[in-house]
Amino acid sequence: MSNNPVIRVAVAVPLRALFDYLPPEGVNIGDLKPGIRLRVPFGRGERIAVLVEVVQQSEVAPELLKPVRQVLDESPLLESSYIEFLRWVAGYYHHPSGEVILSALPVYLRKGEPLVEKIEKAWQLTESGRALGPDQLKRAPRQQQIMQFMQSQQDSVSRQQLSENFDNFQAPLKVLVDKGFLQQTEKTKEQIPGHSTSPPPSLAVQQQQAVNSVLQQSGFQVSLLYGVTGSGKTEVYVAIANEILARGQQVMILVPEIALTPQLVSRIQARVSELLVTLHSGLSERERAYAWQEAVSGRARLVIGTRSAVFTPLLQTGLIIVDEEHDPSYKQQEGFRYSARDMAVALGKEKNCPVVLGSATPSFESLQNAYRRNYQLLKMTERAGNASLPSIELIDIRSVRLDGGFSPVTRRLIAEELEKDNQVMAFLNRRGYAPVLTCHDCGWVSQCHRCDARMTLHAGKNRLWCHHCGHQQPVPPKCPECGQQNLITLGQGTEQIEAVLNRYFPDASCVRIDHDSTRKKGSMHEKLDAIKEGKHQLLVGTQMLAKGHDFPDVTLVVVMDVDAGFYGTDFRSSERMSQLLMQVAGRAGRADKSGRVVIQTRHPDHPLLHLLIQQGYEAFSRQALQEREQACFPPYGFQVLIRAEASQADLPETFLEAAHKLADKPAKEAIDFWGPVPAAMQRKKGVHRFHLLLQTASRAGLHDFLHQWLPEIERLPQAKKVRWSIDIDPQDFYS
DNA sequence: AGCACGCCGACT
DNA sequence: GTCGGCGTGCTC
Repeated sequence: MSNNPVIRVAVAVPLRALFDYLPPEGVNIGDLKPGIRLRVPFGRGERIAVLVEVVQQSEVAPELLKPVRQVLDESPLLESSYIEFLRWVAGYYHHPSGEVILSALPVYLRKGEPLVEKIEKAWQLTESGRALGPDQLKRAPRQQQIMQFMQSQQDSVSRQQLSENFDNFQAPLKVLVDKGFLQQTEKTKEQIPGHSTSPPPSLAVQQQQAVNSVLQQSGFQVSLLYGVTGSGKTEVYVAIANEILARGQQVMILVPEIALTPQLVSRIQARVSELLVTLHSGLSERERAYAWQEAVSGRARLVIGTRSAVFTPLLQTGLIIVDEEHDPSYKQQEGFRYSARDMAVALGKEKNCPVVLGSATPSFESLQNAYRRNYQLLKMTERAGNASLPSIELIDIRSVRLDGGFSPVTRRLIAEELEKDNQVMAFLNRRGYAPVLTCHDCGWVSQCHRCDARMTLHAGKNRLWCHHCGHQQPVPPKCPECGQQNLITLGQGTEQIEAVLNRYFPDASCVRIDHDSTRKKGSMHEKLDAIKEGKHQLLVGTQMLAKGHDFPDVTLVVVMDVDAGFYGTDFRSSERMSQLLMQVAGRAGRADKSGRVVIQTRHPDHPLLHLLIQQGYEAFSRQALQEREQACFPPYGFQVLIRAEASQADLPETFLEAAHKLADKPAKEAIDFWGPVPAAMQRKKGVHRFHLLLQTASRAGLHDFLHQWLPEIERLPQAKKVRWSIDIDPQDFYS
């Protein structure tokens, strides 16, 4: 126990504690403000810490306290109130608060680097470069031109400026640097404000109503913008954002993956005239830090970013928009398993500002909040230009002989559409040629030796490939078990669908869009452009095809296999599949061409599937929510998943059993414990995995229990022998 | 998570 | 005889 004031800091370690330090030599403790970074001795090494608070006395014995080594910032990077918010987040997810607090800083700053002032590579004249006469370098005209340009400039010259004035400047530039006439330097990157040129488009009645409904409210209010594909959600976002910007506040827009939504960014940029930054994984560490600083300082007024951007501590948060709020990528699936959508709502509450969740297929959680009037439901049912939503039909493939995955009816429909010069899209969420290779004689299957899964046959590469651990091997020429040359494939992947379509329709051009066919940078764009230019009549793809891109000339969408997704293992399977179906369907047809979606299924009489198709997503969601309520599944109950894994088969189960036993009696009455049960894929990458699921009707009771239980689990001797983690509000039971 | 200490197998 | 395997203990 120390009676002098000490500094309490957060360090990015997986320990549920903050750490106390003495002020550095010669520094007055009162001058140290929460939110600054410090370099502190930690264990045998050194860590970067964030000052959380100054406390009057420490629980730690004074002789154990060490002084801070270095103060890294003059002014705080995080406000005290924001640090408190992060501590609340850490408590909610039962994740070590040090890691959560540090996660609000970009990696570059987390490493203790100074704030980024200059960001762009640039070149400037050296002394000998300045002295260079105009007639020199006559035998190298390209170099001469560049030198003359450099000498005409006041300041250093960036790559951007060079590329505006010269083609292929790289080689001569390098020579000039080598000759000592130029040297590399850095300059501040010019920030380009949005370039709103055209007047805002006039909004449709429903769009304007949605905008008004959000803006009428003051303070915290969550609005669920439920707008069908093509209803113009982006224009609604922009209109609301512009009003908030005009009020002098900042706007945060979260998107699932920037790589998949470049159009969204450019469309917003074209309609906003204030400084905008993007935060996504394509940036370098320094670029990211720079964008972060612009946002935190308030210079950038609008921030568009992926999941982690939700923890950007904007100076004046006035609006938070979550686009495609149902998208599973908002949930981090490892380490600190937060939901950026849920944290956006929590942040809106903290900042007392409106939150807009937008989707054509909202998550059932959000819909239920809207039905219960916790959220304001804003529906947009009209598509721009009077386009109608495509009709959806089921094709019964029970007792039908499929050829390459297609029923005869499906084939006929495709042929008819091709005759009319329309495009057809075949959708199958399984890449590769076939999900299993098997021996017709002895029954050998292409089992992965590290996972409880079959290796997928990739015909193009002629390899077997496990999609779960990445293991690859050549396709065996004969059965590894019995030696017979009677290996056959079962089922289809997109590669096979492409081959089958080429066989059926040799005169049509077929293009495949999946992870394998678009691996090369830019090839996705090339393919999408070629499709829009009408160079292909047949498109085959996985969910990559379903997200974000419109194909106005596609009039028929074939969903090859809905059953695996719809009747999958976890209670969210049908929600996910219905969202995907709606997204895929939304790709087809536009104003002048109506679209048609056909779904091949072996369960054509399933009531939920019928409801979805005949009455739409909302009716489906209401029915599915009722079923969830009966089972007490989320959003009617709250779940926590404890995962454990180890290479030794029995350890995860033993650990979870011990953890279960630790739970005290009252908790066991209020909380349902399911398990330990083997994970959906019990062995993955050679590691054995078990789950223990907790479910309860009361979130408050659950959190209280966890706060008491988790430290006890941590102390279990078995806990050290397994890798275990806690997942609050788990989304995916498979991974 | 790191990082070091610590006690048992195949190598210069 | 050592280099190094990863078990386990600790971090104000």
